[in-house]
Amino acid sequence: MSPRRAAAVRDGDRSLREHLIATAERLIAERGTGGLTVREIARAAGVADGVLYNHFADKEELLAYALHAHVRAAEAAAGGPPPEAGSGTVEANLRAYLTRSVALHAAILPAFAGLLHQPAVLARLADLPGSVSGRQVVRAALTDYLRAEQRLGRVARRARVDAAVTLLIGVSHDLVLTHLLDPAAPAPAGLSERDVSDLVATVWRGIAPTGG
Amino acid sequence: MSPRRAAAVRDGDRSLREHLIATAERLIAERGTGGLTVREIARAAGVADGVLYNHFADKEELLAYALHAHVRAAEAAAGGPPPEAGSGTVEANLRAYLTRSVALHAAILPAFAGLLHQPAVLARLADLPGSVSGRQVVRAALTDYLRAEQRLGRVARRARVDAAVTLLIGVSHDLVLTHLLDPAAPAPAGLSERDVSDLVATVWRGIAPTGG
DNA sequence: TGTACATCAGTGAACGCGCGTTCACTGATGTAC
DNA sequence: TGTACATCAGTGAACGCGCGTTCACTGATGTAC
Repeated sequence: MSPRRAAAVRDGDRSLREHLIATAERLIAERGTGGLTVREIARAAGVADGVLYNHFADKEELLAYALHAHVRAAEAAAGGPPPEAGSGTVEANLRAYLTRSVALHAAILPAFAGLLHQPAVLARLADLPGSVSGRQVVRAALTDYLRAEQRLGRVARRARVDAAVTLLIGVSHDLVLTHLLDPAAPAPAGLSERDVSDLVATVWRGIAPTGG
Repeated sequence: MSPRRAAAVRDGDRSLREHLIATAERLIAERGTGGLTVREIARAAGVADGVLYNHFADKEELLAYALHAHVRAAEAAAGGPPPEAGSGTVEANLRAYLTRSVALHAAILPAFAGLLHQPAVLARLADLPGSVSGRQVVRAALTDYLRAEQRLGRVARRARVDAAVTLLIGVSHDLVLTHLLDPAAPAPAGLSERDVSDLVATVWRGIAPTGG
């Protein structure tokens, strides 16, 4: 009861299902989901066109799993654990959060951009066990961090934490979208330390304790 | 030398070319560019499928003109002229700019989202005479405004104007994208006055003159 | 003024193509004897 | 141990569909006489 395996996975311990998800994930990372076809995925995976239907209900299900893996990988690639409240200075910590956020959005947004008018895939992604959007994770982490600093007295009690978070996350969207809409514009990865400092300094002045 | 006109424009003074652009513009405003077909446009316009090729080189050219019109209309709908430097208070003026920016992005971004992996249409749009991206217009206007206030001494000389502009424009991207990716999230139009106040107050504290 | 003809924008069926998906067939492996 | 058979994941040609685009034809209008 062990029929032949596909040539592409014959020498590994990875199932064909995992191989297909990993291949789709790589293609999504390289070029986003826009215009990605099942033939392209199959050819890149080195398997027959139709075999994916032995492992997934349809293309959308495969894409949902691949997107899930891509988001997870992007989170891991964004670096180690974010700064903890109370450590270093708040301003330096915010710079670290902003840098991480930009990197994460640069990896994730192009992948989601091709699905904006295919809500079915996004819905399937949301239904995956342990699913996360990546964006929500960043927002929640930054909000938790600033609230903790607020409790420590390192952020003004009257500061609008939600507003500050929206401003900082918005920067990531701005940079990535601008580059997507006009490839001649600077890439998000090209955000200089000077730019990060200026952005964070402006927000920091808006939420720092009075006289701090 | 006046062959028959299409039934759809027989009783108006609008050319078929203008009628097609206006129809495509309306469809883009209603549902964005994603999945929009030439048959859908022709049916909505009440003309034959093939007639658009008498007036445009191809679908992309029609879409470029329709997008151009859509951006222009969105700019017009965003309201009258923005506040001038020196009038009212800077904070109130920034609230007006932010509200306009969110409205404009809510109208424009869904239209562009469907074209992110079709750079050819975006390139054609950029080649149109008098073309504007809408986004650049908002950014330039806000930057000019803040620099003018800075010269008037109503914004700190050391304030990072470019950073403040990126923060405020980024908010629009954040709101619109979040809603596009998760229709259950609040619509950009639902941004409350309280939210606007909090966001602007945070940025304003970051760029206000010392002791102002 | 009336009639035959030329013009050409508009029409819509049809084309070629690429897509997601299906399914009759292949062949490597495990089992029966 | 050796041979015939059953299993079923993998294969890839083929299907149906919708897309952008084409082109032979239509018919309302202007012109010639």
